[in-house]
Amino acid sequence: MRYTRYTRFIKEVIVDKGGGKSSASGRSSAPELATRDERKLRTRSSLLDAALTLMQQGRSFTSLGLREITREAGVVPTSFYRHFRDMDELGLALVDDGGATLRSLLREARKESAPVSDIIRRSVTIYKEFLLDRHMHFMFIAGERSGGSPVIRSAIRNQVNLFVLEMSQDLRRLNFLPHLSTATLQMLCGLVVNTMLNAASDILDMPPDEPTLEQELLDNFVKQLRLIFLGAISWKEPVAKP
Amino acid sequence: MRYTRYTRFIKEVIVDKGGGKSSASGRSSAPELATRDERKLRTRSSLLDAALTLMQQGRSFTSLGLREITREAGVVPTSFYRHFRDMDELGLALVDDGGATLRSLLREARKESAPVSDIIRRSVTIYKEFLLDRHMHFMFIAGERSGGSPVIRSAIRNQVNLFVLEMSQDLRRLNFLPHLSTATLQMLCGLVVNTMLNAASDILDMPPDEPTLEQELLDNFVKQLRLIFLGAISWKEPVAKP
DNA sequence: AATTTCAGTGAACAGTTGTTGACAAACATT
DNA sequence: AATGTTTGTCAACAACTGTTCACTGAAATT
Repeated sequence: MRYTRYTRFIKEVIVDKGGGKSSASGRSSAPELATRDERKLRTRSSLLDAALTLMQQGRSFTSLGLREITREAGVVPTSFYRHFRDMDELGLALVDDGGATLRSLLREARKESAPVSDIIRRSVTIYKEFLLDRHMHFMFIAGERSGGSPVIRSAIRNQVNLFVLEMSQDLRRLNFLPHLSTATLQMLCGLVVNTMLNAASDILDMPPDEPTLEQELLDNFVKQLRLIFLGAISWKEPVAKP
Repeated sequence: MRYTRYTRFIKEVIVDKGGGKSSASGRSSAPELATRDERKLRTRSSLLDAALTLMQQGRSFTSLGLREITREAGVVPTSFYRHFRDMDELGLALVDDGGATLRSLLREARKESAPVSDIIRRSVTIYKEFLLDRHMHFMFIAGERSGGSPVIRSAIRNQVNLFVLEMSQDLRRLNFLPHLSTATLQMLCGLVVNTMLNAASDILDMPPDEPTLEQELLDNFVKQLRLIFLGAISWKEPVAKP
């Protein structure tokens, strides 16, 4: 048992064993999965993808069944247990992926080195692209944020809080709104993130190919953010009683 | 068939038939359900209550089953169909109830004839009382708002939009923030309502009897609203190009 | 008083669910 | 080359699901 863990660690360190075990079929046409761990990871992520795909079809995660997922993933139900103890554990994996997506959004936003004019509109554009690109993760996060099982709900809440914290630290580092206290800055970021996620729900629920409706939603989103930041600018910290 | 509908209508007009059909048991101890329609309504609402009760125990509506609900309500599964075609229809009934709750919240808020000082804090207090009083409706609305089945999701969206509209009309009538255009006022109300519902999720998810945490959440909620209204005050409508 | 209407019951159905244990074959380790 | 490890499969299970049909008894109508 301990040996196994050790060898897995080795696997992760040695990147390429130099494979090429002579197989009959050609290398390029049939992709020939190399190591065992790789294959395990592959079916694992096909399970995760199956869950997301089903949710994309309108189902909510909480209503998904184990068998349903394995069916969609193209494996036999019992295979599920080789990867997750139960549905909750799969859900938590999805939460982690969603958190990673959020974090990468933040990384992308950091590149945008602040030319202060119309920064909101441009951030929203970035956000929308992200939204459409990883719409399934956002649907999951925004959808189960206050709907799903308690375990998953609180896991999502943690990830979102982390995101809020990181965002507020970013703003501080950029010396954005320097007159705000740390607590107020975090409150602001919480408000912004909630608004973001609500907008995500709205945008992702849209019937496809309705450009005017989409534009309306986006404009509304931008207006809301403008109003929030306008409030942040004229915010006065209450003075502590002497 | 038409007769039936007619007699039902009569039932609703004639308030008291003068009942007192001589029954063995006393009037006060055993409540003796009077008319048939009343009894039907009673089990109907016991089905609705059963759904809400189960959700209170951490389940999400989408994951509830028909049998589960009838079991909780204390009737046999087949009785369900006397009241609802399927779970979606029951869900829609819950949405209606939730909408009524929202509307009554608005009615309550109207009584508070604006002494502008600290109006936000007092509104939040009203809101919190409402939240705790009808916590199950709010859990349902806030939870399934972007989680549940598409039918229910869009029904909730309608109710919430209606609420937003009504709220914006109220503000206009009170001559509150008269420099805002109607569209902006609605945008503002949408933002406020989203913030309200997010706060509802947070507050209702709290572990019970943690007064300091509760106070933190409420303070944060108040701060967010303050910031929003601060933004609304200093909002300048863009001038249309001449 | 006779008749109709109907909310709630009971038994039964076909289908699906989560979970178990034994097994095969590809892989990894010795 | 021999041995152990492990991913995925198969068959089977008890439990539960939504839905059907015929039925009962009391309330409502005639």
